[in-house]
Amino acid sequence: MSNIRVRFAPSPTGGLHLGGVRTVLYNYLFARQQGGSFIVRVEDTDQGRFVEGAEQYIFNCLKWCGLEPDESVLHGGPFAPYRQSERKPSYRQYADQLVKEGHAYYAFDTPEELDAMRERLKASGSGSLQYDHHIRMSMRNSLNLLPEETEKLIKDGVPYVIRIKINANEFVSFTDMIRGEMEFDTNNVDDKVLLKADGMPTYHLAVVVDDFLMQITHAFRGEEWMPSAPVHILLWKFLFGLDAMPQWAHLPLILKPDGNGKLSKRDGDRLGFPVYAMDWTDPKTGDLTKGFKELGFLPEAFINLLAVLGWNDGTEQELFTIQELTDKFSISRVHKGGAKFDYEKAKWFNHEWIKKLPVTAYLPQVKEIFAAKGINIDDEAYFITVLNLVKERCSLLPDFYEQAAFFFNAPTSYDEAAVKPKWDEAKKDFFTMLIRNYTELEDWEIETAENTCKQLATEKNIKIGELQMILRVMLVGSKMGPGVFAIASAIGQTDTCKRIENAIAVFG
RNA sequence: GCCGCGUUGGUCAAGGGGUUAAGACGCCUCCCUUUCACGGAGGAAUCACGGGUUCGAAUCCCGUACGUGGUACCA
Repeated sequence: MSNIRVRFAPSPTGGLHLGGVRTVLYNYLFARQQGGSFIVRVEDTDQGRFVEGAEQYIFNCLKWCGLEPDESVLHGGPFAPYRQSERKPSYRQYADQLVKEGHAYYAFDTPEELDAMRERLKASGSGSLQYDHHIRMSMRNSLNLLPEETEKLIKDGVPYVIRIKINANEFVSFTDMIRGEMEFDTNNVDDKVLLKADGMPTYHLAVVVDDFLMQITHAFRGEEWMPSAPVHILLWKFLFGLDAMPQWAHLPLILKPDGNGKLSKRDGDRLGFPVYAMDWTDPKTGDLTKGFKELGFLPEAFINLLAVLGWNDGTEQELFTIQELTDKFSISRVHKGGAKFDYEKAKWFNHEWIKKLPVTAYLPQVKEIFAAKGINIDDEAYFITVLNLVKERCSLLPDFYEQAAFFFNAPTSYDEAAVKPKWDEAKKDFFTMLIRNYTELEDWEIETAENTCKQLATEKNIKIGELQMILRVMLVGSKMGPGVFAIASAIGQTDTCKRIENAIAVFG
């Protein structure tokens, strides 16, 4: 194993979003390709946003996707704990070190004071509402207070935060693996809080400290993090040195299909498609949000469609196995621009994977769908032949029920509009005769069923095409499904005859 | 407002100085099948706009527009 180490750092606040899974995927592919390690670190530093069950849910999603971490809360590892709330004691010293070295300071401003400050700035027509070098000398912090005043406030238990001190008139730059050289003017960067009043680190301190402690070599994250990148770079510089810093890659966003903007759960609800990997029930409201898995997506397809949303290998290939992806993936071919999510294409991917995979790969799930509809499968071999017969007309797993239910239940109603115009005494005669002929057959293959029918048609001088359509409706109830004789062969000799008989009775 | 990032067909996208500007999804027409699907054959973009640079620009530069992200003691 190489010493390449990447990490996915979700915050357990709710369902796992498409974009999150894609970030996991890119991390995973990169790690596997480089022979490195894939770590999942839970970023639960905001106690106010903690959601019961969200963490376990995230791991369930990863498992379904087949993107198992090498190290995590669940998988353990040499850098445990992997939950930031449990690492709380380790952050403080770094914040203290920064204060001691003059790169950070104590700030005692209350939320009300901060609001007032922003109001003041807004009123004065200032272009920036940030807590930065412009205004920090007018706030209540250790830069502005006498050392003994600061000490007293701390001793008195007045709540405070530690903020990074960003110097004016400097440039911070780094190379992004996707976007190339990036440069930031520190005049536009604010004095971000590093340690909150409750003693927990903010994301900014925690990522840097943990990425260092966990020896992360490459850090992939969504592009919404780009504006705070200079803070992280500076932290690295102050704390651990730029040489130890991971390489950054800021991934493009996944956008909503209509209009613009970041794709959110709401868009899925509104437009009728899933956004989360798996079903998510909000423990507070009890609201259920449907997931890709439950709607009948195959993990292979889900991974595939996510991989090519913002990346391609430069060829025309669109269908990739996870192995092919790990072989071919390259961060440098990831797009800079966001991509709108297209549910139609997502379904196409699933359709392709349903066709591509052996039906046994998803047979258990389909079986469950049938069971839920009251059809219990006891003959698995038969089920397999049925699934193979209809797989190319199924985009989502539940489609199998619509496409194959008639293999298990004789039709109870018929598309009479299609049959009526063609139904007459001669046809009735024909099918009555057909039952007799079928009953006499010794073997029951597709060919024998077909030849017997055609032979009789020739004898009776009726066009086979018309007959086939009627036979289909007799067996299926409507004009759908695979070849008629394939159906007849599958449902069996006696059942075929019985269904024809029933239909004749209905058609009159 | 300020700062950053982005912009090739409805969507995903290849292409990065000279191409008839690939391919896929979706849509439409046709063939196959007296069903549907699969599979074929075809149809629809001059590359956001405006200036440059150049013999030549979708490709390089500068503006503008639009979009989007950030601007929290959230991640």
